[in-house]
Amino acid sequence: MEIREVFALNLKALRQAKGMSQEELAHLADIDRTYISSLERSIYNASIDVVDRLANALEVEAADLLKKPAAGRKARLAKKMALGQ
Amino acid sequence: MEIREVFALNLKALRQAKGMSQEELAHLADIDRTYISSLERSIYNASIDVVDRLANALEVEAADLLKKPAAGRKARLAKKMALGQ
DNA sequence: TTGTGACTTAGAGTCCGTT
DNA sequence: CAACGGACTCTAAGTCACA
Repeated sequence: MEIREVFALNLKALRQAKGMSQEELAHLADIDRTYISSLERSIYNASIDVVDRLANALEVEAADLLKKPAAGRKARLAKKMALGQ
Repeated sequence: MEIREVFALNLKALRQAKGMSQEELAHLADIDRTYISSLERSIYNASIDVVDRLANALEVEAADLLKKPAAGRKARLAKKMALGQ
């Protein structure tokens, strides 16, 4: 799975979780409306600056937008083990 | 603190932690040595594709390279609480 | 081993639309 | 409200010579 797809999915999921339209998010992050649409369809490799601005608008960490969606029991265990390091 | 600085610091720190030279990392990630040098000096806003390639070469998650360096006891507690969600 | 300037080009990012 | 197109600008991406 390409990193841009991970980012696209996280972006769309988080935006919808906040009940925001692409246009509202675009305005908050000061990014073009059509560009956000493109990002959610994995058209472009966003720069980390854009990732950061979107993260701020969505009130999350920039790193959260690049995290691979790993849910379930196994993933939680892996997370716990990562902490133990 | 700009996101590109966070990235630059994480990149340099992780690379040195692995005992790698810029040239070695460049070869592993298939990126030019001088470009890695530029990234470590916060010259560019890297794309998430580059971040991902460097993360793979350093054997970490792409998200880890964008994490703000928050070490110490307080940070670990915060991490634990984040897990509790 | 790394920093830096000069350079080219591919693609990120913007702005106008229509469907 | 979102997908999608064309045309544009600017910067990241990538290479090289040299300190």
